[in-house]
Amino acid sequence: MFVSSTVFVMEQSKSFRAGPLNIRVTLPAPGWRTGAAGPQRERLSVERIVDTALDLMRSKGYDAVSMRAIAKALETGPASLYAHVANKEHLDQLVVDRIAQQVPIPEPDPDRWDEQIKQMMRDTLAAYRQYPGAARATMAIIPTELGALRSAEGMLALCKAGGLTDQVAAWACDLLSLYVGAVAVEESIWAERTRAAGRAGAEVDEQLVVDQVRAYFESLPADRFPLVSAMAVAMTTGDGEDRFEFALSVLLSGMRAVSEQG
Amino acid sequence: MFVSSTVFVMEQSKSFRAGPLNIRVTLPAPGWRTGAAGPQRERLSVERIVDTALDLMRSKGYDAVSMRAIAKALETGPASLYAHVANKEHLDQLVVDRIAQQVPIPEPDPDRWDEQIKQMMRDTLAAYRQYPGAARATMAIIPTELGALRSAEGMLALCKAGGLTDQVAAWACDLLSLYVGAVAVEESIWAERTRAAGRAGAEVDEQLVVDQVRAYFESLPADRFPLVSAMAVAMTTGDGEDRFEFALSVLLSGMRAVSEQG
DNA sequence: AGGGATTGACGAACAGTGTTCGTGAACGGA
DNA sequence: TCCGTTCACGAACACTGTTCGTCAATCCCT
Repeated sequence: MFVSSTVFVMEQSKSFRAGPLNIRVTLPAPGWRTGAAGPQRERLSVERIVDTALDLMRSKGYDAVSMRAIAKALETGPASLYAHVANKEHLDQLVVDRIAQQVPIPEPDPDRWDEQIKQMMRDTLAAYRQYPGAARATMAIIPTELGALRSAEGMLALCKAGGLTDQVAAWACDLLSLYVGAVAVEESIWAERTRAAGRAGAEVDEQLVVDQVRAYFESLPADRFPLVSAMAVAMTTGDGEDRFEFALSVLLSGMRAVSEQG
Repeated sequence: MFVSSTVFVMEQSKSFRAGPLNIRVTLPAPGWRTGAAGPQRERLSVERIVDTALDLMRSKGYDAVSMRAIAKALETGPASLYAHVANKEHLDQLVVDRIAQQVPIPEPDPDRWDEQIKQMMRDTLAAYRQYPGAARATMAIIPTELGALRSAEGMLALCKAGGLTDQVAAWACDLLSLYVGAVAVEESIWAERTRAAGRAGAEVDEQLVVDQVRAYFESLPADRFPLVSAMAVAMTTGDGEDRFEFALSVLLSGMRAVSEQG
């Protein structure tokens, strides 16, 4: 499935980095060699590169995905990749965009638009979780690629179904995607640590870490940190899911409130 | 000014990495050599290392802060740093914590607690902005160092002044610091790109980029992206400040709402 | 005061990283 | 059939974080 379409091409194929800020858009796939049998080795393409990057990421984590590792998996050298991808940053954006395409876009229902937005957020987080570390590339993206545009369009539709102002809807989409990206990044860093600790030997008991932190908070001197020590339990209660759901409630309540009060 | 205090020491100094997840706490400064005149070259210390890291970061950006660069600025080799700092990740945490110590903690006033929280968030963002890229290390921190604890304590105090539930207050602090960290990271990535573009020649006109993106959104096919193309103006309106203020309003309205409805 | 042990400093090296250059071969169009 | 474009790729460059082994300076103890 080709991502390319002349509609999305702002810059011409000769130069990946036309704009001063390197805002990149997917290139048209190399048009020639449409039919006929392939050569001995299957041709390299953006799709194949992104595919193997995703595979590696899913099985070995973000840090294992280097240009060399991708090239090796494709049985070639790292230099070959640069004919199809501008650089690693560009590849990361393509990877993220491909992931974004996985999340389903619901048909807006004015009666439960907020629940639908929450579900989209949950789905997005779930998609990121499949590829630990990919989210690190999300945060600096202006949605110009297909996947991000699709998400933005879906989110905007839900916001409008909820009767939000245009301005609130637009900024809220920004805020929501920034937040879900941040959560994914945070989780991926912890996952990476657990992975590293696992490689180094000792198993990691998550509950044990939580208990340790709680005990530490409680042990703090009450004269300097009265609240942290007193609220140690509240601060260490709940797993990632609980906190995520809490944040979703806060964000959606807030969006409604701000939209109403203008 | 020493950060160390036996209160904060969970692990003993012999090993930086005791816990399976490498949750590190500042070590007690080397106690020996309390008085007497120094040798020819001033002794290395955690403080001096963090100081030069901050200097480098402020003047040349995060990517310029490598162990080698820090060592060079201190007129020594990279290996010398590892006697005082476990690794780069640890150093990053110390740097972030030092930055966090710069933000002022207000005296809680129940009449304007929400405005006080907003101000703390603004101050935190401003502090991060001084050191582009430092925020990249924030996101995976459990507040166990002095600076982070101080912030958490201040935030909790303001939340309690606003009458929030313990649970809401605790989770909200988490959410708020995650968000402000995410904004700082996002900005730093853009700043890095601008920096890189500047190094490569062409000046970057921010307004021009915005105009370009807006034009691109408007040019999208209305049958596939009706909302994005129609709301192009709303989506590209407002600078970072406007969006940040919007997010603060959303977050605080949401916190109030969630706390009231239980 | 002298000797031994501790400990910070540090040069060199290792295993990686992203990226570029120049060569060589395969292919489509004329 | 030949030309010129286009992709593949080996080698190398300039980095990165980190570790090892050594050296000299310092403190403590006798």
